[in-house]
Amino acid sequence: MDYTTKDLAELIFPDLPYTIEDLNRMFPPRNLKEGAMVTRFAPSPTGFLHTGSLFTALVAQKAAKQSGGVFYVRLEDTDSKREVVGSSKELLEQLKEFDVIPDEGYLGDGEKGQYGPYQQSKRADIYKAVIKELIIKGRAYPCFCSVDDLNRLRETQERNKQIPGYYGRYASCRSLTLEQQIARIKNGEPYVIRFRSLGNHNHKIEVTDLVRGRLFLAQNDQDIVILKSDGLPTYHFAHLVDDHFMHTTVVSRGEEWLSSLPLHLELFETMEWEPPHYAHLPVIMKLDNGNKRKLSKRKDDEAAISFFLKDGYPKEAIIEYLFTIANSNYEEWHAKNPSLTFENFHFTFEKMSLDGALFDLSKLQFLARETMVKFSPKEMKDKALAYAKQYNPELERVILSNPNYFEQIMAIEKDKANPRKDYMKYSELLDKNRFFYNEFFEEMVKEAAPFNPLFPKEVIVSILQEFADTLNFEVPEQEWFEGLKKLANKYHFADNNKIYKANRETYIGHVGDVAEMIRIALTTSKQSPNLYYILKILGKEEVKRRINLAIEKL
RNA sequence: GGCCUGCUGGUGAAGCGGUUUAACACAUAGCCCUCUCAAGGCUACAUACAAGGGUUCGAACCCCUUGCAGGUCACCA
Repeated sequence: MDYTTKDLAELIFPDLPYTIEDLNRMFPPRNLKEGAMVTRFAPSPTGFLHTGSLFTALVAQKAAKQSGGVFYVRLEDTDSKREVVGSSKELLEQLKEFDVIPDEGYLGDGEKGQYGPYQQSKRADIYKAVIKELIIKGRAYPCFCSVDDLNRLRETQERNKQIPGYYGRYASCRSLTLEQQIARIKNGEPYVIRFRSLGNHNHKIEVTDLVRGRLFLAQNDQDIVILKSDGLPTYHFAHLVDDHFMHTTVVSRGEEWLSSLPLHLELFETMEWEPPHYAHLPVIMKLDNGNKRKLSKRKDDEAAISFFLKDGYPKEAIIEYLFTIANSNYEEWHAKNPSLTFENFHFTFEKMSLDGALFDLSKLQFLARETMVKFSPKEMKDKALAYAKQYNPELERVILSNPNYFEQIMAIEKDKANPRKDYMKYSELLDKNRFFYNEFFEEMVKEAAPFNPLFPKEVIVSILQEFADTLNFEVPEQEWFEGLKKLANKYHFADNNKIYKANRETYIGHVGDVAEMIRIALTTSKQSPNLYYILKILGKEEVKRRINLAIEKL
C-alpha cells in the first residue's frame, strides 16, 4: 500500500480542533504603530524569581513600553518534571513587586489578552496543528529511539570524536519508510516527533542580534525533538509557534540561547514565517574563588530576588541597580536628571554590554542609600510598614504603635542640605532607632553606660544635671548649640576640638565630649543622629527622665 | 573536546585609528568639615587597554596567533 505523509499525519493527529489557517484567523496581526515592540517574559515555573530573570523581564517591559508596544508574560510550563507547584503564581506576584505588570498574558490568577492561552501546557492542540503541517511537508517525523538508544549513540559519537547529537546519518529514524513508521505507531511503540533539518553544520549563516550585532553561526543540522512523548512541545518548538502566533517582534532572552539561534531560524524558515528580532542579554555573574560564574539558584542567596526583598532593600534601588547594568549610560543620565526615574530613560539594546556583569552588592547598597534618602518621612513610614507587614512583625508593631512618632524619627535632618544617608534597607530601621522607644530603652539602659572614664563622675553628673535644669530646645538648632557650648565652657570644655588640642592645660575636653555625655544618657550609645533632633523627638519630660536615670546610675 | 561569544584598574564601564599624560561611578585609603556616626568636600589608588606578533606616519580601537573567561552541545527551559 502506498502511504503519503498525510496518512502519517492523520494517524498521529486524527482529530485536531483547528488547522494552521484557523490559527492564523484566530490570531491576526496586532494593530500597532510603526516601531512598536512586542516583547515578552517567558519564565518556567521551576522555582523562585531569579535575579537574572527579573533583569530580562525589566528590559523586555521597558523596550515595549517606550516604543508604545505590548509586553506580555507567557508561562513556559512544558516540563512537568521540573515544575514547582505554586511557583508560577508567586513569580507573578514578585514581578508585580517590581512594577513589572504585563499588558497581557499570564497573570498568576487567570490571564488576559487575545492571543492566549498564555500557558504552554494549555496550547497542546496549537502545537500539534503546526506539527501536523510539518509532517505533511515531510519536515517532521516520528522517532522511536529510546533514551538508552540515544545515550549509546552519544557515547559512541564522543568516543569517535564526532559531534554528538541526532543528525544526518546518525538520525536513524529519519530514514524509516512511511510504511515502517505507520506500522510501528499502530503497533503501539512509544515515540517522539523530531524536526527534519536540512541544514549543514559546515555552512555559516549570518544573523543580527540586537545587542551583539552581526554574527556568523553554523547552520543547525540537528533533528531536534519538537514534541515530547508526553504530548508537550520542547522549548524550541514552543518558541516558534508562540512567538509567531502571539506576534512577538523582539525576543529578549539570556545569552545561553544564542547557540540555538540557528535552529530557531531554521524553524521559522521552514514554516515560512517571519522570525522576530533577537536580543541575547548578558547574564549576571558572581565571583567565586576568582572565577566568574552565573548566579546559581542552589549556591547563591542573591540569585533569588526575594533575598533582597526579605533583607529589606527598597525595590526602587534594585531596579535602579539592574538598569545601571542594562545600560551603562543610565547612571550618568540619572545623575543629570535626579528627579526622573528609569521610566523616563531611553533604553537601547545596542548599549548593553556583551559580557555578564558581576553582581556588585556594594553598588546596590550605595544606590539603596541614595534611594532611601529621597523618600519623604511619610513614604518611608509607608514603605517600611509594607515591608514590616511581610517580613518583620516587630517593626510593624513598633510603627503601628505610633505612626506619627515613627515619621518624626524618619524626618531627622531631612530638611538639611545634606540629609543623612544612613539607611540602605528597611530592616535597619528598627535597630538604628531602638533607643527612641521606651520598651527597648529600658532594657538597653541596664547595660553599663559607656561614659568616657577620663572624666570624673562628679563632673559628668554636674553637667547632666545642669543640662537638664536649663533644658531649652524651643530655639533654632544653632542657638541651642551655642547654649551647649556655654555649658561646656563652664566646666572647662573647649568650644571645639581644635581649641582643646591647642590648649590642653586650660581645658579638660571639648564640647564633643559634653555632647557625648548627653548622647549616652539619652541613647545609651556613643553614636546617634543629631542630638538636637533627638531632644525634640523625645520631648522635655522624657529627656529629663532619662538624664535622671543616668545620674542615678552614676 | 567541537562550536559560539567575550577579555579596559578591586567592581561596573566611557572610548569606535590621532585634542586620552585612558572619562565617570562604586569600593578602598588618607585628609578636611563636623556634637558622635553617617553624609558632604578634596586627594590618592604607585606599570587598567589579556599576551605576542603584524598593518599604519600613528592602535585600546584593524588583522593574526596564543592565553584566559563565559555559553552551548537533553524527550530542561
